[in-house]
Amino acid sequence: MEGGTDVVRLKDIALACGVSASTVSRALNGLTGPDKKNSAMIRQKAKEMGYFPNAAARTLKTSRSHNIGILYEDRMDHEYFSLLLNELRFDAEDQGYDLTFIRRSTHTNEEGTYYDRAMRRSLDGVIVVQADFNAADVMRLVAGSIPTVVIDHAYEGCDCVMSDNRTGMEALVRAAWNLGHRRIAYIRGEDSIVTRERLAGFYKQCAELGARVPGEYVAESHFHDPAACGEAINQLMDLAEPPTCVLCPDDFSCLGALAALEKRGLRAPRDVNLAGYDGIRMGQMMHPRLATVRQDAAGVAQNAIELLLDAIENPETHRPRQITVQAAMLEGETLGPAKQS
Amino acid sequence: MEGGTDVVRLKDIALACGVSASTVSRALNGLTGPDKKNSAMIRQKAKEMGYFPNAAARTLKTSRSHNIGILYEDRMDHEYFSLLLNELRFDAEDQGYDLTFIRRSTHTNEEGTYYDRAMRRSLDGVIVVQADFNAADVMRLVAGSIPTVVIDHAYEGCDCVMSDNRTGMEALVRAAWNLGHRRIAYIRGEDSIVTRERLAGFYKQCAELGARVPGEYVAESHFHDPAACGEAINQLMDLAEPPTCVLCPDDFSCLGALAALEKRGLRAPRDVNLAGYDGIRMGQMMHPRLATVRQDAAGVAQNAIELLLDAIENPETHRPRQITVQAAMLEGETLGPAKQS
DNA sequence: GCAATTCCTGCAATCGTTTGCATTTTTATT
DNA sequence: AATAAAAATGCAAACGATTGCAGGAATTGC
Repeated sequence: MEGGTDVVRLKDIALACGVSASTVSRALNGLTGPDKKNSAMIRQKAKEMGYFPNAAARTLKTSRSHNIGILYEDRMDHEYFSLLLNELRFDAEDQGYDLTFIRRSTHTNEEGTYYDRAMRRSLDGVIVVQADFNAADVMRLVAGSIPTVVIDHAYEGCDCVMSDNRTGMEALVRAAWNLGHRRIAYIRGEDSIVTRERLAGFYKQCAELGARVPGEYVAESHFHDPAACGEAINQLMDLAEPPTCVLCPDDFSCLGALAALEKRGLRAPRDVNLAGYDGIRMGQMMHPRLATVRQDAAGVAQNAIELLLDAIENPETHRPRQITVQAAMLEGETLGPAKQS
Repeated sequence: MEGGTDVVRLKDIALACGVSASTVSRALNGLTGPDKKNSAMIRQKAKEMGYFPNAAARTLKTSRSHNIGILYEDRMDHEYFSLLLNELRFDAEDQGYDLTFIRRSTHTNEEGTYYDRAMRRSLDGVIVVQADFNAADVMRLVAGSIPTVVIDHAYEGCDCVMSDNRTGMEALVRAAWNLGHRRIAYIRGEDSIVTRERLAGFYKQCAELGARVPGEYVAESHFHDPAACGEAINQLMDLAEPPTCVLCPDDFSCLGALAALEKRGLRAPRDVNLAGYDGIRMGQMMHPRLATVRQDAAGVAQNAIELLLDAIENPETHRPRQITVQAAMLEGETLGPAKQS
């Protein structure tokens, strides 16, 4: 019943076809083609016998693994990243590459840096999805000889793909303003390029519209930390002149803000208006529906893979690029017209 | 500045130490030890020179890759699976294994079956996280010579880890009953072992408690499909004797049910009571808080990795096992006391 | 101090491919 | 039909590790 458990090697086909292993190799790889009909015969035979080239041997010889490394340090408990990873995987697989996680650092750094680990596995390229961008380990990787694309961070002279955080944020501010809000606050995530871009967009749009932004209206918090966001919004609401609209670091945190408000008897959008960021599905299903900016995970992933494959396959002509992917604002019930005050 | 971009090979160390490559190999792998101080010297030198063994060469020779394959056919847009993957990854990495996704099937099946792909990459083992368990491709993989652990499905004679869906479901039914509910309905997901287990738990517990279950009280829907779940609950509520408590396929779907109810002016738990399944964080943050069963993703992952590693490292003594991991019911506001009717 | 034993080490083959070079076969040219 | 050119093939050497086997050094026992 079992279809022969032993693996078929190149030389098995060679034997079966009465030619040498090199001929089989050439026929299969179709470079300097052996004679058409012979080549077809060999291919046919290989298929029949269920031959698949041994990846390790091929990698050893060619130093190409058709394997892309993913650097992702944290646990991935976040819908945006989860989507991103999916898209990366599907896109990479469509192009004939597999995805392997780069083992994260351990206390005893016996295994060397990320770069060492990537080299050891002969990874053709690496996508840095989430990491401590200032760590020496990560910078070594980016500086190394393996093609690398970084997502949502910008290194000088390195391929990067970012979601357009600046204009996303501007859209939120504009939407709030158009709904009559004049006291708009922003709870920012921890420092990062993403946060800075959003902050820049926030200030810029406020300035253009002439919205006054007291220092206390920009609060510090963390990404994906509902409790912290809840605290932050509490402080905002305790101000002498509390904001009428609060922009949260992300959708998930925004739920923490909602919960905190509820605890003090406040509701959105009745008492205060809210917006998140990311566009997670849950936010669009709840009531009130979350106003937010949907990040285009598929677009980011697609660009990242495109860049990386170009860097891998055309190392001569490839020039590092920094690509920005548009995000779209989603209106929602949490952000409604400002009440007259 | 760059620390020498060329890779260090075994023979470079051999050269630097004035010994042969085989001696270096033995010193580093520490099997049949070369003389202590020599060995220490070699190790020291290897570290200095930044040596890391080439995975492809080692794999080719030993046919061990220290790489575990993940079979995951769908997009992973579901918190439970996302958690599971995280945990699998961390556990595997802690044991010195990397995780690689097995490329999914394409229309043109040029690349052979999953089994072929796993063989080609010399994967040491495979974890089937999510797949069409009845597909020939998957069954071939499980039947093949690569150690395999399947999650949330049971194959005869294969290592499996399942969340305890039966008792989880029983707990929900019991909770509802204890709150006074007598008309309990269940919206089931598509057919699978998971669904069957839950269904069995549902019927069993209802029977034990003496709750009557009209045929229409078990509705069909799909996992993670809020719209479908919304439709299903609409039909339930249209019954002459609508249920007072509805158990949904999962938390995410349950939100669809909530939305559908809202559309007809009904609220939980005021008008009808609801419970989900999974224990996603979002469900615990919303209002009303979701009653549900939290699946122990970490526990499932840990058991899966343990089983797999045993199968890999002790192929002689390993015997396939089927492990069930307990799940814990979480009370929530969507499931409250039954009103007098 | 010599033989027997143990321990260390190096040689060389091997894993399954790819690929430069040399050789043979085929095709084209006159 | 003889020769030149082109095409197809095979040989053998890599790629970078591991490992059986055998020779050499060190250790032990008497």
